[in-house]
Amino acid sequence: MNARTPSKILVLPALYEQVAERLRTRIFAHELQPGAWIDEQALAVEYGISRTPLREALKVLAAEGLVVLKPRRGCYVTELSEQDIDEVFPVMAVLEGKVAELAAHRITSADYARLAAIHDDLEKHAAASNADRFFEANQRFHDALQDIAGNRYLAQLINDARKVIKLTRRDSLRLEGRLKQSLAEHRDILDALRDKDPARAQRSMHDHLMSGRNALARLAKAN
Amino acid sequence: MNARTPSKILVLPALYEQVAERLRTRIFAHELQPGAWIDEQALAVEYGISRTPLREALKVLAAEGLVVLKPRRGCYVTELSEQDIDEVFPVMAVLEGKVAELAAHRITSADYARLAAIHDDLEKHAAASNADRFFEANQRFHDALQDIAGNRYLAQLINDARKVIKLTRRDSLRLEGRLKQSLAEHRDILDALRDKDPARAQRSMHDHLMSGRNALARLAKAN
DNA sequence: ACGCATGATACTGCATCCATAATTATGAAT
DNA sequence: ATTCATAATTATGGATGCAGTATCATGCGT
Repeated sequence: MNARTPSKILVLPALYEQVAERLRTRIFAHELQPGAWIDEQALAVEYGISRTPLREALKVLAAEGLVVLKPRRGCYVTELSEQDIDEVFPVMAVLEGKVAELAAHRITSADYARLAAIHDDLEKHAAASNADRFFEANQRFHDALQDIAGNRYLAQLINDARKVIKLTRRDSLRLEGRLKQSLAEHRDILDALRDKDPARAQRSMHDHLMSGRNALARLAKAN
Repeated sequence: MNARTPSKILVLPALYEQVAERLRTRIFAHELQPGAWIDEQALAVEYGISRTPLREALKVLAAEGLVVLKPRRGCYVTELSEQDIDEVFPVMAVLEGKVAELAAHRITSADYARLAAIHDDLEKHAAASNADRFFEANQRFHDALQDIAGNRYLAQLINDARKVIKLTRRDSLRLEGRLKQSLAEHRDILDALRDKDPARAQRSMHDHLMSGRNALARLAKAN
């Protein structure tokens, strides 16, 4: 059921998986922009492979929602409408909220120490107004929480949703004051976890995500 | 972003999609049992197609979690462990709960009438102890609610989760007394919707799903 | 008799090839 | 000049072929 298989370390990933990963990277880097047509032949030549594994990779990306396959008309990078974003974020908020709730139930003092260390990093990067490093530490925080929550299916859905959100070119962390605000929200979540208060952890995390969506909306207006 | 394209009615689905659908049907019918190896060649011959579209279909099913692809070792129907079920149901409960919450916000009297009609069907089939028809009406109830909630991304995740759950051979509705219990839970949800009480709708739906998981667990013990 | 090595078989994964549909370019007619 | 029809080009979707690897069977050695 889950992707991680112990023996997988030895077996190198199938070519179509490698290709999918390379394409994901290019899509997230917005080198392949939303709406852009994906030229199978050109990519096959560039990667030095045939179209077969490339097409299989595109099927995978389509399932993830990163591209859309138009029958007989080719493959295009997904364009997120404002409505799409308004649909994804509430779902993301609910899922991440559940993660926080589960984590609050299961968290140990060692887990808390790990999270607190990551939070220290967040504080440092926020103080330095380094959005990139803040983003990276933020990711680690949420990943660590998923580990503690211990629900792989939930984690998978969240990671898929995150991929979709990444299609947006906008980065809310760059918004004036958002870094500090995000930090304060993380503080809230952390405190709820310290107190092992699932309901509060759930609520804090949910609101944190919706706050992120609002920041994104403000950013859209600013542009 | 979403799969439904208006023009899709004219364009017949790609072959790999048709194949994926046929395979889904066979998997849900447990004709292809969990753990069973999927013989690409044999299926290609049976369907009168080449292995290429078949392999593409398997990639799609793998993304849905219905099969697992073991590199160089072929494709197998997913086996759900008890732990897997324990991970999927809480997520399902949270997602369906969100649907109920959103629906309670947006529901109109016409919507409510539609739901009430479906609930009447549920009552009829419960009285007749007809689990099959109850199941079908139950599906309609949840689908209608998704429509009212109006979040396609949410609906998609739920439908994917439903597919995964369908891998289980067990049917909780066949459990003694479960039909009546399920009906009562639906009654609760419906009342919350009538009162346009999002919090209560959310809670009722969440508990309804977890109650379904418990029924499944009782069924497992009975066997 | 049992375990291990070696060879045969079969399947997966990728490349190549071909048919068909879509798009673009060209030309004719109004 | 613009629009429509038609032809040429190009890209997608599917079929076929082939190389590499995993599995299974057979036989040898202990």
